[in-house]
Amino acid sequence: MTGRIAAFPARGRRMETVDQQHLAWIARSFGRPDYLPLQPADVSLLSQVGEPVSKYPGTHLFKEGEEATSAYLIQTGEIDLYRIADGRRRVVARVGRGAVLGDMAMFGGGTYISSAQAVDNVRAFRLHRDRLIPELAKHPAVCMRWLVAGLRQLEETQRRVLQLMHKTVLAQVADLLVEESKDTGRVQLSQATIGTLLGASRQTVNEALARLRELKIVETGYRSIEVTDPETLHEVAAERIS
Amino acid sequence: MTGRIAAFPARGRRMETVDQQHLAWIARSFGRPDYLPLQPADVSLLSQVGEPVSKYPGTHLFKEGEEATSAYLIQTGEIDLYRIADGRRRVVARVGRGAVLGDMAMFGGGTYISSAQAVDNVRAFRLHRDRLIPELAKHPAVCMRWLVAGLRQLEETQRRVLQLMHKTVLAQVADLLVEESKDTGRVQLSQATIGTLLGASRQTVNEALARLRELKIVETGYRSIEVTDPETLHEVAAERIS
DNA sequence: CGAGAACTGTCGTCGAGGTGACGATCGCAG
DNA sequence: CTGCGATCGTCACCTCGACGACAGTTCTCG
Repeated sequence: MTGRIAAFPARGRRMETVDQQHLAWIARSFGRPDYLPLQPADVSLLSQVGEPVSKYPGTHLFKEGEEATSAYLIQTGEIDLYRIADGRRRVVARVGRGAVLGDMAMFGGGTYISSAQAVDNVRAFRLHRDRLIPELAKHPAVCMRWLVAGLRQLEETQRRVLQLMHKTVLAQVADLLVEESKDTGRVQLSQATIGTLLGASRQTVNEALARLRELKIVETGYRSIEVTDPETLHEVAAERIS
Repeated sequence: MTGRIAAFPARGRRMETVDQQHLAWIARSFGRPDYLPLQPADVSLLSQVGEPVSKYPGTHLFKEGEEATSAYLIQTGEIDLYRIADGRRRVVARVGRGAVLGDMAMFGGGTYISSAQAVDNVRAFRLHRDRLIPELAKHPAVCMRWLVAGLRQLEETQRRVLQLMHKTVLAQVADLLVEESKDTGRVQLSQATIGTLLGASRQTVNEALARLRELKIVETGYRSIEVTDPETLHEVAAERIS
């Protein structure tokens, strides 16, 4: 069910430039893994038009204004997508596994409209414009996957618009905590980072956390927030409690 | 096998259910018309999985929470995409020609996550989920067009996020005026409408317009704003003047 | 283990913008 | 012409959150 190139041994003339594990990653990562599984042939297409890249925290996949020659499919790690406006860094979105970056600029044929910087150790797959586009037309499954990945990001961003317009920072912080603590019950981010993610100041985030602490919903520490009462946190995120 | 277009006369057995003009519209409307032209076969595919619909101002294409059975391609007119939160209407986006609506929900298989209401007289093309999806996989060009349409909307929405986070209402109003007045030099919207589009109150919009009037950049009237100094308006939108 | 960097916690101040209110205008239907 | 609903122009009031400042805490690395 994963992209097993081994299933096509007869066609594997030469050793892949990309190892199997990478291909399996791609198959799992792209858009919604549960939706419309990629066929081995599709995966191998991807392997031919790009190559895996690794990035250390703080390094860039691409920067605003550069010629858009590639798009990236994120396999692991998180990326900040940001732009510089009045000499200031504005985080547009933080994205993770399964997201596709730089595709807008790539299809449009211009330059990247935002910068992409690794937050974690990031593994990604770089897809070259010139090699990709002709192939894409021949592999509808890949194209549909891509489409779904894009639509997800759109949905995410629309939710963000609503939040920004009408929710208080307290609710936004609560919402972020709900999202980020889902698995571990803990969030490992500095308050300043949370601030930039939400477009709020560090101080205000601190204040919101103080409020949540007061309500016995979270406990805060150095670069770490422990969620002790997810139920109530939900309520706060929905602004039914303040 | 209905809806063959004139380019395929030999195979055109019987009269179209969808007239030619509609097909031409589709070809022009979908995503970026200048990019990756649709082939006649692709257009005819679209004609087979959907049908044209017309909507009067104020009527809905679909509503939040309804089962997502179709997506819509807008041919002419403008649509407000909105959601209801705390009993209040929140406009997520206003979209026009070439936009595709309801696709997220359709691919995801759930219910629509927002409502779509016609602002103008709207002509759109309704595409049925069940008939579309199997076909889509066979027509990569259509799929890529769709992809491009989605990415455009994503870009638009990301710009909106930046505006909301860091721009003053004055700059946002200026920006909207720049966009909307491009062709005619005039904007025919009530101040209240501008308010909901920007997520601001009517009063604040009025105040911003008063400021612009004071700067001799616009003249305001009943449901109408005349831009007299587009140059300076640009400057204000970029927050270089306030 | 010690110093500097990064982070947290908390003030006071200030501007932007939401809300409610009210009168003045405009445009349309009768 | 007249009345009514929609729209505009402006007020006073108040809340939210940005910003600067600074002390205290935790990490990290030589």
